[in-house]
Amino acid sequence: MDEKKITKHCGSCLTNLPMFNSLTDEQFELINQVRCRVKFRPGEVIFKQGTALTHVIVLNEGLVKIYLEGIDNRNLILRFARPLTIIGGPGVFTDFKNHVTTMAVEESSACFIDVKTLTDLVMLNKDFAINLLKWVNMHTLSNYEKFIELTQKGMHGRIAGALLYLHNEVFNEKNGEIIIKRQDLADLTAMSKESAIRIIKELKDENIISVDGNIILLNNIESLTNISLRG
Amino acid sequence: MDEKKITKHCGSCLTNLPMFNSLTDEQFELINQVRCRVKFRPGEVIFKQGTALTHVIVLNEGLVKIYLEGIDNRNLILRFARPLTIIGGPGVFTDFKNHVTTMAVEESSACFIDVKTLTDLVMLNKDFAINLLKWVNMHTLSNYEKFIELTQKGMHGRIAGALLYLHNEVFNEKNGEIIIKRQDLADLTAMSKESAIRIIKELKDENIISVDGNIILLNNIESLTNISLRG
DNA sequence: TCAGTTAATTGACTTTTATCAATTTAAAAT
DNA sequence: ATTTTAAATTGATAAAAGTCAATTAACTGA
Repeated sequence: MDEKKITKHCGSCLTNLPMFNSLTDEQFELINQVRCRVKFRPGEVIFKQGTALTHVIVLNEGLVKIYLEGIDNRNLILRFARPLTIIGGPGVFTDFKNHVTTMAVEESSACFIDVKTLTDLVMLNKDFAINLLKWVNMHTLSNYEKFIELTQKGMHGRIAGALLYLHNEVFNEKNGEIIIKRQDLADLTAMSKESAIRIIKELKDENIISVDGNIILLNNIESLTNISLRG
Repeated sequence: MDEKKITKHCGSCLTNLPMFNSLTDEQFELINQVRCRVKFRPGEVIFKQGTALTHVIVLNEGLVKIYLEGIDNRNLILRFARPLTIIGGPGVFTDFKNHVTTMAVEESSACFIDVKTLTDLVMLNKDFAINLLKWVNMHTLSNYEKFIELTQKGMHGRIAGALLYLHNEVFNEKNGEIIIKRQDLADLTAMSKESAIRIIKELKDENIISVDGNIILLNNIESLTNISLRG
């Protein structure tokens, strides 16, 4: 490795990350020296629930899903993540275990940063500490919304909500396409695959969405919003 | 107020809090000067979801419930809290709004600390920052368990899990009594009050628990554990 | 291209859970 | 003690959601 001199850039990765804005060149160099970039193909596990949490990643390219492995092989997808975000988990600073599984959905690449370095940065840089607290609390906010979504809405509302989430926060593409497997949609909304299929079909029959295999287009966002709100 | 000189103790409150162990006398004094103790009667709201988050509290005495106000006046209880814990919320460091409601269940008292002081302490003391991150992540861990609990277990499993939670983590009393309203039990397990009542009755009929009004005794913890695990 | 595997679909059926309405009981206030 | 109010209970019913089994379609690797 003769890139020890590279500062504030490695590919398009770390510099663009708001989280790291507060770091000095010297502090940034700490990350730069330990980081280690790896590629993953769709379906490959990046972090496995239950294993030791030794690193966090900054996702560079691709798309990953972050999910809880629950009872009887049922999964609950907490969220999808796109570049450029830090992906760690609540094991950081606590028991240093992975409490979620992170899996590549599209071909992805990520830089690994060991938690020791992350801890050092929190100790060295007050603003980074606050940013990290902010980051964690923002996720807690999302989790709170998800609690209501999953426990107080019927299946139609949950699917509508999930589609809007995917459209607005995961697949921000010009063509508006969402690409997702039925099972993932079920895991995202805590229902059976068959139920997810049936509701997708209903929405398609009502022309609220268009479906072509795993590609979904939202034709009527207003209607979906209403369904999502009604529950 | 002529208690500016009091350091490291105010009642039994702040010194006993592991979170504050890392503070220097000087830093502790910052809290001590701004804190402000208030009593609450059962049913009184301490923080109301939707309002500005200007303070966090350290609970001194009593019992509070922390819940999300969801759809159609339905609440979801996230957790109960006993002394001596900090109660804030994910609005700290983000949008500084309350995203949960905190209500006294028993007569309670709490010291208010403004978020500015809390922020100063994070900036002043690295260990306090790490402790706070740890605290927040521990709650995320609990939330993850709750996701599985609520989305992958049937009503019997949820009630059993809730009773074990109340027994082990909320009412650690020698007599083993749990005191809770049916509605709160329903709000804790995301089901209707009627369903909660029916399951409590079943458990009573099978002698797994004893019930006298709002007082519940766990007669067979092993059995409850099995029910909780089975889902 | 073809076999082999995985994902998606569908219908029938069962189970789970909520809702509604009517009482009954318990708790608080005067 | 008595009125008033809130909480708990019960049964009947409907709605929601899962399961199972059988196909069909789509995708993958020789």
